[in-house]
Amino acid sequence: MHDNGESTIDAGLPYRYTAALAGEIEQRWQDQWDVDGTFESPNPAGPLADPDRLAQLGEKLFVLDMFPYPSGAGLHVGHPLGYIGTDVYSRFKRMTGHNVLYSMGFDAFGLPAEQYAVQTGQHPAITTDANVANMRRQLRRLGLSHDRRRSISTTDPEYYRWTQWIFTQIFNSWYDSDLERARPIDELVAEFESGSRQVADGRSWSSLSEHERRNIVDGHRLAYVSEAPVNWCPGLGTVVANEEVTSDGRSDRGNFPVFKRNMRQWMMRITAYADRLIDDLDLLDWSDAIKTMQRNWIGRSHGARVNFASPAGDITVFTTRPDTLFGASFMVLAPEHPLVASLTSAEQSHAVEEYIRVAGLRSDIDRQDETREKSGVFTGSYATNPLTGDDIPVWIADYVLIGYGTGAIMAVPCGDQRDFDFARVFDLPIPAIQQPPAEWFEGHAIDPSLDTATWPEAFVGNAPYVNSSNASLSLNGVANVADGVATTNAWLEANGHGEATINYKLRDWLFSRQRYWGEPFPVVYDEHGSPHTLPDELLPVELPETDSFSPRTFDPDDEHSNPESPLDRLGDWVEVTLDLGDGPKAYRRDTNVMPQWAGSCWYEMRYLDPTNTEQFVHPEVEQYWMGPRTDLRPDHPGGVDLYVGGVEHAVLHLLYARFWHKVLFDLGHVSSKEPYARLFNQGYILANAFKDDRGIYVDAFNVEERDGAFYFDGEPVLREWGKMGKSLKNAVSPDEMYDTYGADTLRLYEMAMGPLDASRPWETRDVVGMFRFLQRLWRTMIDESTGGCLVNDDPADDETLRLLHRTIDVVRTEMDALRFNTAIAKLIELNNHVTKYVSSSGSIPREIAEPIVLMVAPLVPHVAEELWLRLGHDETITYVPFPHPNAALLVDDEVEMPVQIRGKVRARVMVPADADEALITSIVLAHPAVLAALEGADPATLKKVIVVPGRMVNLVP
RNA sequence: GCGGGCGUGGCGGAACUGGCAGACGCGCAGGAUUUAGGUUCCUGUUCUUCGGAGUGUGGGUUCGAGUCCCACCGCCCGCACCA
Repeated sequence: MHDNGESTIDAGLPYRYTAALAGEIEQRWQDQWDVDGTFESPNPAGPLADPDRLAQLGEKLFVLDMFPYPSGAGLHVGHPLGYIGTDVYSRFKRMTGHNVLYSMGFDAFGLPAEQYAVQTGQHPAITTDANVANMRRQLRRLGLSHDRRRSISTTDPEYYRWTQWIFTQIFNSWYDSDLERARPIDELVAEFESGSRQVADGRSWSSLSEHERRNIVDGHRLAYVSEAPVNWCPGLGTVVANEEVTSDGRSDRGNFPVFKRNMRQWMMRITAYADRLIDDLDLLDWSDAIKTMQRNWIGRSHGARVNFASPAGDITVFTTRPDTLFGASFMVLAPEHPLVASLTSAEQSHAVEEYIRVAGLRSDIDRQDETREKSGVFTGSYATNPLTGDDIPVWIADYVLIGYGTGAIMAVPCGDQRDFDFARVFDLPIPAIQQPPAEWFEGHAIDPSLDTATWPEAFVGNAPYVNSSNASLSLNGVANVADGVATTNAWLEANGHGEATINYKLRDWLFSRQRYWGEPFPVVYDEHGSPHTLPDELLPVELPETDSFSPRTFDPDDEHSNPESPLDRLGDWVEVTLDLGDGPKAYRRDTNVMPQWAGSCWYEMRYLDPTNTEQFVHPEVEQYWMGPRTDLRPDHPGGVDLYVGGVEHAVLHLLYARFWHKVLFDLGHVSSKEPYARLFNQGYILANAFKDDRGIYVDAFNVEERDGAFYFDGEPVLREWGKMGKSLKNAVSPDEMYDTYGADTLRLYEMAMGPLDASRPWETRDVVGMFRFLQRLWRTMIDESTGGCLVNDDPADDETLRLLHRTIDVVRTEMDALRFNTAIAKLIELNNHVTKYVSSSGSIPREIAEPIVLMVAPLVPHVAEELWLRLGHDETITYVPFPHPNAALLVDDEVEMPVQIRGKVRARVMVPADADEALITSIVLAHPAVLAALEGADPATLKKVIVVPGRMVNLVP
């Protein structure tokens, strides 16, 4: 272990910046900040209102970290990377005149907390509280400038009261697709009653029973109960959302198998918002990568729905290429398609049943293996191609998915590779309907021909149509797909065979979980089984106390097990008598809990007004912190000014939270239409992990390196990269860093090791570099043997002053752009210069020392506060204005210009900084070093002289 | 397969709209302090046969390319029979 110069104290330097001194300074200032409430930011209204203070501060800025989950293992040094970034930024912005809202709460409900509780036998409330307390301690020790009054936990009934309230708002709303927004459900009922809106099946509203009306209304709600295929995960004992299932058909948490099952569950009608969730991405300052992920997940595709007549009734397909209908030579249904049974002929029934049975056995990952040869079975029935009038065979095959589109396709083998492959395997006809260009044939080394038997693959793209006409429609001669699609769609609609439509991959959000540790639903069921939300005054519905919080889990592969919610067992809690307006009646509580994502769908707004007992957030407060910044740009959607977090929530939290926010916006509860205006994806801290020859991870801290190879206990081990964590046995705790160097050094190292958005490997041995920097910084201002301050009021020399102001200029720019690594490099350079100055003169001019302390303050706030104090100030450095560069000192009289000959630097010449091209040319061409470099070539006969003032000169002889 | 990103010293990484490649830090080497080691400080540190060469490879545009264009190789991420 390091001893950090403990002996240097013995050697007579009691005031050196050591880990011990750093620790003392840091904890003293952390206490002081708490006592003074240094980071408390004022609101314009509500319980935290302080209009006077607000008026003193400048423009508002809301900086947010992604809601952390309080893990039982405590933090490792990888966790706070983003937090340090937001803290440095927040502190910088306070010094540049902003009212910064910066806090942190805990997303403490959820599966891991419950699993941890089950493991330890402790109630999740107890373990969660302990974990939150430990995390608060570790974060406080980092010196994060959070407004502690605004810290929240999703598990606090005062918080989830509002989560439940928002649920009731969503439940009591419907989506008006004409107005393209959510509206209160009462307005829908009123429209039905007045007759301005018709019931879908044409019956009159007044003829319906109360129960029938109720079902119709419930079918419009944005939160609704439905019997639908869901993801059942026996290993977790709960259902999970589509977004929580990995591409290999397993659960995101725990990696258990997930099975598709029909079950009655709560759903959120996120699909109603599909278009706005895609379109409003354009308003967001997010990375293209994340936007693309959301677009892909929502999966909007434009096409047509087409009906094919069959003996079992119309088979509806979705296609993005209605223009290729003339080439549809067969149809394929998913094995699970509801019409399969009635389409199957007697002769084919055995084969079809067998195929369905085998397809059902196959796992999703198996079915998705593209390299597998196409399989399928003929049903024995034929459908009619509405354009050609031909009877075409109907097959079933597992390459058609029941969950996408209509679960049925028209197969156009000449224009779709999958259909082409299928047709080849089963020897089905492949009529050509486009004339591929000559290059396509050349590319495949075949002669141009419409005989598809010669084609190696389907042709996809723009090309003139052939064989594409009937009595009333002809595409022949049309040369591009867009025109073909438009013409065909018009024909389909005019002739009643289909219509243009938009299809989405996005499904509604499965919202209930059969667990204990989550928000209870504020819902009871009446004697008909209809759900009712509880009125506001009955919120929160508190999670009932119980010792049997453990959910029933099953053999992970037991597909036919059934979920059992822990709350189901609490009969006294479930059966309840309430007066919901019709007098006291018996109701049954909903025994599901909400998914972990519920609490994080709106938490940023509770930071704004955490103690408001009347509203989830005061409208004026929301408007102040999150309202649209139309002063910045006219289409600004509002929301958090800077949101920092990892990419892993691209289609989970970030999609759900946008959806909830839009509902709240539609209902008039918030002024912003998006929750997060700007998103910054931080990288991860990676660490070496080592595996022995059994493939088991070994303690990374006891691995020795010899000659480029690695050994554990004398045995060779293999090195690999991984995210830091307990499972890889490579986690470094921040506590170790606090003890060895102090929090300021840790902060500085994490910010200096690379750009914030890049992942980078942790190297404990590199940390010392930043510690040395702080030690040198301290030494330039504090006498290490006496503790005296070395600052004097003499003027600084010109060189140092110029370097200082160039540094200020760069550091301001870099910090504003979150490029802390380069800001730190400039500060080190400046300090290295000052160090030499101080070691020769024994003192430092105040006009140099103070700006340096101010510039490092956002990065290393504790040592900066301490130096600021020792420089004679008695106010916190937090709100002292960040230095401005003196423009006059940024320009030099003379600059060195490189002189290139044919692009290679051959000489350097000093020229006046404001010299124009002609002057530079004359100086350069007369300079002896240049003449020497020209090796006798005559300056007057140069082919080319390029002069970029202030940059370089390039000569071409 | 489709989409996106990235390849710079022994290592992490700098290099603004094309204009001095390798800032800053680690490590390493030498030196100072020290009984010694460690700590701390100072100097040096891309490679080199000392001519030069050099930003994954090959080509191109340009007076000039890490930066722009084309092809390829490698790594990472997302999606994946999405009709």
